[in-house]
Amino acid sequence: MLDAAADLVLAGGVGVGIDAIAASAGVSRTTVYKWWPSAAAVLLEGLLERTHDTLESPPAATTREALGEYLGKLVALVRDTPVGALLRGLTAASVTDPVVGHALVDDWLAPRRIAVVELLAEGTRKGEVRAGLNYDSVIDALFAPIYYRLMYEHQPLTAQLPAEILAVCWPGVAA
Amino acid sequence: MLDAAADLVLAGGVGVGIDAIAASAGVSRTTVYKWWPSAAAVLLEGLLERTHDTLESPPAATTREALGEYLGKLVALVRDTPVGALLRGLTAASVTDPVVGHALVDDWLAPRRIAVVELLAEGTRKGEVRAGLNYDSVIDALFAPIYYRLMYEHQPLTAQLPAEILAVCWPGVAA
DNA sequence: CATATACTGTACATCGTGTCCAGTAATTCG
DNA sequence: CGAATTACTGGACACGATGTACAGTATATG
Repeated sequence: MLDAAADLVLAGGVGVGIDAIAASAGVSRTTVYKWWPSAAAVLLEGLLERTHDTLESPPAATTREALGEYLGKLVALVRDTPVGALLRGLTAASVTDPVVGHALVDDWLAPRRIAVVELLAEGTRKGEVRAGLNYDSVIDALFAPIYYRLMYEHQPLTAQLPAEILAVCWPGVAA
Repeated sequence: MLDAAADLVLAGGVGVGIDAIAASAGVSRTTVYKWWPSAAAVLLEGLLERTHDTLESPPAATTREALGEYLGKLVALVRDTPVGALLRGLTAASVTDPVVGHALVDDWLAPRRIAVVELLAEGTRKGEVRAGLNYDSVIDALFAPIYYRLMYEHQPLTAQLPAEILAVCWPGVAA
C-alpha cells in the first residue's frame, strides 16, 4: 500500500485520498483504514520508508562542501523523485491536521536538522565554523529556501540552489 | 464578506469554507458564489485588502536596518494578526488549487520581493550592499525562514527572527 | 411603471471521509 | 484435526462540504 501511495503521488496527484490508495494497492478501503488513520498518514509513512537512507551526510573535505552536498542531496530528492510532491501534499495536510504536522516535523524535518547540527558542530571543532552561532537560525537559513521554493514555486528549484544558499549564508557562518 | 472571512480566520479557523463565510457575513451562500469562485478566493482578497498598506519600506539609516525593519513588520503581521493563519490556509489551498497558488505568488509574495529588491539596489548604490549579487537568492534567504516557521512551527516565530536572519545572511550581502 | 440588479433560501447532485457489519479466506494454536 | 484468531472484502450508511439550479423577493434606476 505504501508503494501504491507513493506511485500515485508520482503520477501527478497531490490530493491523494483513501479511495485512490486502496484502489491502486488493490485492497479494499476498509483495509487501509485498519492500518492507518488517514490518507496523509499512509503518504507520510511511505515517504519516511523510502528516504530513511538519505539522512547521513557524505564525507567531504570541508564543512562548506559537506553542507553543499547535504543540501544538494535534499534538492535532488525533492526535484527528481515523488518526495517533492509528497512533501507539498503533506505540508498542506499539516495545516488542517496537527497530527500530520507534528509527525512531519518530528520524523522528517528534525532528523535532517540534527544531521546539519552535527555538521556545524564538527565544523566548529575543526575551526571552520564560527563559535557561538545560533544553530537553529543557521539551519533555518539553509533549509528554508528549499521548502519555500517547493511550496510557492515562485522560483525554480534548481540544482544550483544549494550553491546559491551557501553563497549568501556561508560568510555569516564561517569562522 | 471580506471582513467576515478575515474575522473567521482570526477566530482560529484555518479551514474556513463557503458556508462559514456566508453565515458569518450574514448573507446566503449563493451570494458569496456570485462574487468569488471559492472560499480561498474570498480569503485571499480579504488578505490583500487588509495589507496593501504594509508594502512600503520605512525609511532607515542603513540598508541593514531597513531590511531588519521590513522583515520585522512582516513578522509582526504574521504573528499578531489573522494574516498568519490566512497565509497558512492559503498556502495549503494553493497546493491543490493552482489559481490560488499563482494569485498568492503574484499578489502577495512578488510585491514584497520587489520592495526588497529596491532596498538592495539602493544599498548597492550607497555602497552598503555587494554588487553582482543574485537578488533572488538573497531574497529567498531573507524571507524563506519566516514562511518556513509559519508552515511547520518547528521553531517559534519570534520578534527576534529578523535579527537572527540578518546575523546569518548580512555578511554575505554586505559590500 | 418597468426593468435590471442584488439577494434569498431551499433543493439537489456530487464527492470524499470515516464507520459499521456480515461474511470469507487463511493462519495459528491447542 | 478442529477451533480460534487475524486479515481482508465489499457494500451500506451517515456526514459534511462543494458547487449549481431555480423560483421568488426587495430595491434601486431610468
